[in-house]
Amino acid sequence: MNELAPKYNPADVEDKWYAYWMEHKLFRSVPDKREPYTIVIPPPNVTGVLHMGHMLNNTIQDILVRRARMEGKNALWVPGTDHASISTETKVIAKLASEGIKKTDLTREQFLEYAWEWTRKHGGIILSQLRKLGASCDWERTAFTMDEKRSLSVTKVFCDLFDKGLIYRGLRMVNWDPQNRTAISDDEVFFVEEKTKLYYLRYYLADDDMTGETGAEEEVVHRDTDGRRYAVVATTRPETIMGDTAMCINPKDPKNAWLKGKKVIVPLVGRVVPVIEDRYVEIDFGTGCLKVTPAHDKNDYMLGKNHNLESIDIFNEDGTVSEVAGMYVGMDRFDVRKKIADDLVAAGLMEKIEDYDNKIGLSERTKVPIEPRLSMQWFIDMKHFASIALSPVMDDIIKFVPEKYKTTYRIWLENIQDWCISRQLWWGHRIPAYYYNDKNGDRQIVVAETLEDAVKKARAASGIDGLQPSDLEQDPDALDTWFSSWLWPITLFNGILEPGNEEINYYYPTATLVTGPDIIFFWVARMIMAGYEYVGKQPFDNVYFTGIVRDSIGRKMSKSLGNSPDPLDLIAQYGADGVRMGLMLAAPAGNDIMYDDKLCEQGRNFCNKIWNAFRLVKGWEVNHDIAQPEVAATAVKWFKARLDATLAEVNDLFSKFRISEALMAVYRLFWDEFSSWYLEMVKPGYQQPIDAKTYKATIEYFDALLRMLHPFMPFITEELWQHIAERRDGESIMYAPMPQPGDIDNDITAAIEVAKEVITGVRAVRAQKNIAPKETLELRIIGDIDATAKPVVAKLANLTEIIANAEKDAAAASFMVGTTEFNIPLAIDVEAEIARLEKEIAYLEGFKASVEKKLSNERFVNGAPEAVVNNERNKLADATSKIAALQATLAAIK
RNA sequence: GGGCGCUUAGCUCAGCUGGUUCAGAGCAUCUGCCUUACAAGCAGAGGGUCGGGGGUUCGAAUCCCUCAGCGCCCACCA
Repeated sequence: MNELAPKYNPADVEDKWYAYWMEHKLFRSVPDKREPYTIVIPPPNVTGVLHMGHMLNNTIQDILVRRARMEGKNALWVPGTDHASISTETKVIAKLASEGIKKTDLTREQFLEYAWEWTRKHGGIILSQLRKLGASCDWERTAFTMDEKRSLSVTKVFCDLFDKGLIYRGLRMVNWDPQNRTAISDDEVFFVEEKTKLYYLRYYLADDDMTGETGAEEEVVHRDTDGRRYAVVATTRPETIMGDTAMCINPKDPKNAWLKGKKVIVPLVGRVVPVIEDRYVEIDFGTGCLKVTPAHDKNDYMLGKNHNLESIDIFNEDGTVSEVAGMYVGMDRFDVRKKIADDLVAAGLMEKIEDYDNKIGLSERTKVPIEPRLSMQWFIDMKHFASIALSPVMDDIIKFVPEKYKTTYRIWLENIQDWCISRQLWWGHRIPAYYYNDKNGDRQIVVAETLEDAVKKARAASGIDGLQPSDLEQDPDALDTWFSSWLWPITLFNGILEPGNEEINYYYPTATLVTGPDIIFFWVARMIMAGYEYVGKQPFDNVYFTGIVRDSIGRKMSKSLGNSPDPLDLIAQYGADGVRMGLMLAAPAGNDIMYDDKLCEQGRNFCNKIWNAFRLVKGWEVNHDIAQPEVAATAVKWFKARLDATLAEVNDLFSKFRISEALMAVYRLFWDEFSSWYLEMVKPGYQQPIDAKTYKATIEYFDALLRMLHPFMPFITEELWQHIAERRDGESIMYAPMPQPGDIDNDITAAIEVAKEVITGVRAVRAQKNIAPKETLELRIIGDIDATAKPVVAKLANLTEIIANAEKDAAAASFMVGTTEFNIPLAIDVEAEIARLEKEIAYLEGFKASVEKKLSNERFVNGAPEAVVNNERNKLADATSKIAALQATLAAIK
């Protein structure tokens, strides 16, 4: 009867429409008179591949952008990728290693050539995958954090901040990743629980005169069999003893008071170190004695500074023991731990070893335990930035969704640490700092955007006019990846190199940032800082935090668990629209989503429902000569009310970023109200034509529904829209205005709600009595219902006749809607009917009793608002009349 | 150790400025239907004392306290 397949086949349409959209540049945006709506993509790693997290994140962005576009805004979604310094460099090193090439054998230039080659080869895969999802990005604007504009911007900002005194270079305790041989920021360290050992080491007293305790009772003095005294230190890291330069006790610790002012001997090493006192030491932890290794522990470093201790760095960059240590040289730090423990035991210097649950810091990227290490690094002074970034979020100039992340954000800013921005890597933006020797041969530093500028600055500063470029040496370090990311919303519109240009003025601030809460500090907070510093305005008005995509039993999706489906496989299986819908069904903002293929199945099923509803409507033959049936006129009027109500609801939900609920509202409108009720109401008899008026209304409704669905399901809606709308080449549903709600007709809604209940009542009777839907019935109303509802009831319940104000027939099947009783003349099972009625009456009696109790409570009647009390009175009246009706029926049957 | 959040039907969640959206939605389940749009469907049905306990109130899923369990973030107990 018509040429459309009985099932929707996404593969037939998706690529076709994406190509059409591209061909007509429908995602393209340039500044114009319209209100802008801008989203910048959180740039995925350039060499990454699409995972479920990206799917969720980008589906949300696409929904927002497409909706804005249909609301008449100039919608722009800017795509791009991130160079991902550490991650990419790690991958390239691994690739080279597999070819037998070591990074250390290459020059910087050679290595970068390999890295670029790798980037060109794998770069952009993820962007092409996004097209499969239907992402409506303006691809002409595709950016890369290391392309020319972005790189020049990074350099300019570095120089600017340096000149402002907000960037400094200093010797600090940093988190050292011995595998990648680079410093990383505090935020790139994560902690894991590990079962380790707590080693108790003997530190003998130096120059022991075997006397001299203070004599206090609480004092704990250890003596060996020879009577020599020693202190016991508990440590998890015996391998660092070569770096010990003190032992520390709490000045208020009575049990160790005898150690005050003494010197102790570092076990095995033999170094004599002082006992210092500091309140930092916990009296009750271990023995209350702490070994101090200023070069390899943050706190010890702090102690060292306060007590002027020597700092001995005993490790090399790769975590092996250095020459300085004098022992175990060249061994790996963890091998040394085992070895040194054995040696301590052998030397009789190990008091005991206990099991211990320790938290150790790992590098986020390499998963290798970080080594606190003193080194020269570049930092940004964050106090300044924290002060400008807090209030916009707290005052909702930048709105966080969900709001709970405001607290997280505030606490982080209030405890902010300076940001270590230098990385000992090659892949990234090289730090624009240059070193040269001044007249005295002292090392000096200049920071400049170019080598030429650096030479000029160096000449001016040093007074050496003959200084040549070759006399300057650029800092070898690269910048933290996030140093380019934090400028992303600005650099995409060239707002650093060309402040105040047309694009930055038009598109910035962007509308909404969609990202995960895991990078709230790395990225979101820092973009806010950079936004205010460089544009003077917030980078975005809203931040929508997505959840983490988990599997159906709540585990994080990961490669190693193998529980992460390939998004492209899913698209092939369920269609892009089906997958998009599946993800959105379970994705309230900020909640993790429990992903299950069933969700995509539901999405696919919905596509099929839409498809088939369309097939039905498309198959109708229109006859302009027949009048519109009463039932159809009612249906048209009623659905308008439902549509208006849902449009209003969806608008409200979107304003609160409750996107999954908005989708569910449209889903129900389409499936329940439109397909199950409206289409059944207006559907002509088999092979009968439909009147023109109803047909026109139906097409209009279908059009409205497709528009409502388009942001969620772009492909199927575009495919069907071509059949519904008169479309010229180059036009698209994506520019069709989103329908807006009109005044909602509540009367018709109420009338049809009653009709639906009556129809359901009749159908239930059919189900109970095994009466086929085809078989016609007669309905008698003991009373009456709204006249507009009757034709609807007659058609959908397949009735020959509806008789109002009928006599109650005890022998008929009956049901109630509200307080009205309905009879269907049928032979009934008397026993079962009596039982049913009695059960119903018993329930109502109970209900009535509870309401009566409430109403007889004076404090309720006096205390509660009148409306509430009246409502209770109505409930009582309803229950009373229902009971009366049921009892009359019961009596008649008996 | 500190902070934030969660616990409502088998599952995923909404409702939480107390009372007509008050116990809801989708999925799943059960029963009957291959009824010419759709079995990836149609029609009907069942299912929760809103984590436990206590309090405030005429009235609590909703407010307060407390306990239990779960999750996340931050933190320098070696």
